[in-house]
Amino acid sequence: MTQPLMTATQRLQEPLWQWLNAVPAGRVITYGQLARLAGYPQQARLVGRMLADLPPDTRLPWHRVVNAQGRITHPDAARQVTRLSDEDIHVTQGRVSLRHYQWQP
DNA sequence: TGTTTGACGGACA
DNA sequence: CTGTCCGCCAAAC
Repeated sequence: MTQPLMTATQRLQEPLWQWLNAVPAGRVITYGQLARLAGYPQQARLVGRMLADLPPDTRLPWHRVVNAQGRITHPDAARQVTRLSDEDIHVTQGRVSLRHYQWQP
């Protein structure tokens, strides 16, 4: 009954939510980093898609996810920047310094 | 069924 | 630094 034919996206979900939930306040993580940690390297795009499907009232720290260049690529950048600022993460020109804020498990 | 799109990433000019 | 190209894969056309 367990479906042997699950899509990568479906199998990516569980570990993805766990790793995302592990990112502490005041730190950020990249899409590709989450994909690798979840066991699906090269699947950064799927991570983005899954985050996009999260319910608006989710408790997961989706705002701590930026791209590999530290840029904010979320559709509602303003909302994300606000949340990052609330955690004392400095955002300039739509971008954060991975050098200073990237989380390393 | 073929093509385009997207909260991406890395290599390269 | 910027822009282009290609790999990646599921959803939307």
